[in-house]
Amino acid sequence: MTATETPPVGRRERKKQRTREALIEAAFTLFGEKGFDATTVEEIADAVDVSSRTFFRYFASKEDVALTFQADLHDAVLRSLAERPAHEPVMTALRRAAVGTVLACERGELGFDPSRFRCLMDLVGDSPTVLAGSLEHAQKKQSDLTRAVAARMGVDPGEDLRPHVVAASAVSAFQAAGDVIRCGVLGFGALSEAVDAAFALIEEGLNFPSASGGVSPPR
Amino acid sequence: MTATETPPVGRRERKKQRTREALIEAAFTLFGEKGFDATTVEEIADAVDVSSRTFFRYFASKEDVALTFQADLHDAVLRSLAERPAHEPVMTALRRAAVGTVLACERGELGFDPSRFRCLMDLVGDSPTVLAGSLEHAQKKQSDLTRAVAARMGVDPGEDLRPHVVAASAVSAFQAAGDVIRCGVLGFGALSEAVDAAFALIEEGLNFPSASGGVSPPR
DNA sequence: GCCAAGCTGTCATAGACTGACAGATGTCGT
DNA sequence: ACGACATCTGTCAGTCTATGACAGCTTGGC
Repeated sequence: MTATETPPVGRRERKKQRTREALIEAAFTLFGEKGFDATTVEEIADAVDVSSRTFFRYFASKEDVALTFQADLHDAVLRSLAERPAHEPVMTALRRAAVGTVLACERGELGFDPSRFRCLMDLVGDSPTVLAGSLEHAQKKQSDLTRAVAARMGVDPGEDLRPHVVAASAVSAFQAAGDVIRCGVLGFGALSEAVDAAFALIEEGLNFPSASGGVSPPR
Repeated sequence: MTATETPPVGRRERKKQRTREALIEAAFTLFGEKGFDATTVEEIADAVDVSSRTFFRYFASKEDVALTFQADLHDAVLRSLAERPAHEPVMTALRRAAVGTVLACERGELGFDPSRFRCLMDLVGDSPTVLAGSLEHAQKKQSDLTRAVAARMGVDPGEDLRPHVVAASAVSAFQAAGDVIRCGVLGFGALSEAVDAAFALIEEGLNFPSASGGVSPPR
């Protein structure tokens, strides 16, 4: 969260919120300077002038502070999905929700900070620890997504395989897009474009032939 | 790998292999008894009568020992994919390679130990740490898969988004299948069946309508 | 049998994370 | 304003994962 203006009632709540935000800010700054692994929890805590014990009262782990942003992003996608018109096929609705959210993120809308977004992408790309945490978190969120998709399809996720596959594929579209951006290849300038293209491919079905055109069978 | 009968040349090599296998065996036993987190590296090492320092000379981390099996499985899928006839569409080839490998695993063929396979699935389901490691490892292997798929399609993974999406979708089929099995729902008795069904759905394209009134699931 | 190379154990260390306790600070009723 | 209470925080002590350094033992080649 970067700017949610829900004024907490008491001074204590406000202070807590400030401390939390300061810790995130300091963490991202240090991660950007020295990298994730080279940054210690103590350094982050010192930068905000709290004890490292206190850090762990705000975040369950060092990864956790890096993934707050990703958590917000996922929530935004879920919220956006709920607002898509009911006549859209599930995969289309998912694609528009995902692309819209990523676009908003890139443009700094909805209270998202684009520079922090970029920093997160670098962290995920550079640090295996953060990558693992990111995937784990995505996996957890995937079950929420499965339920949302099942509800939209009007089926029971306990009896139908399809919502599971749809949710998993949506997540994999994100992964493939991130993959492509990280490799720096192709003409995709922004993540939103790559996400859109990946979703489109999945929607259409992945019936690609092996060894393009009329290649003579070797053997 | 559980039983690869390639006798290493020297006694030293054989001893190393035995130590490694013993560590895996002890680890899986302890994980099964006490769970992943409650088992310490020292306990595993003690069970084989080596120092914990030695443990880390065989495995990079505690997760690593749990994921050796998964690594073997992934390698087997890649090898199986290479052997699929060239006329099969990529996704079909991938599906048959995946299902065939999982089936072999469930039947205890190819040197795979079914009980260890089950233990791994439980570990992944129960311990977030192992889950994160498993996903991270899968992500790494996904880039290998992307290259293999690109080669099979005869395209450059640096210019074409499709192999990335295909590989990511294949991995997501596995995830969805594991998801479904772990939830214990549906009529899928074994992972291989769920994997097959998930691949089939993706191949056909995920064009499902949203909550249309009175449509019943096919099959 | 000897020597170099490779394994292993021991010691020391850093860093992530947790439980327990005491002191500081905010909140609320009166 | 003042005291009772809840909550937050720092300090301390401790566990566990993981790594570097060094010394001693085992193995393989000669």
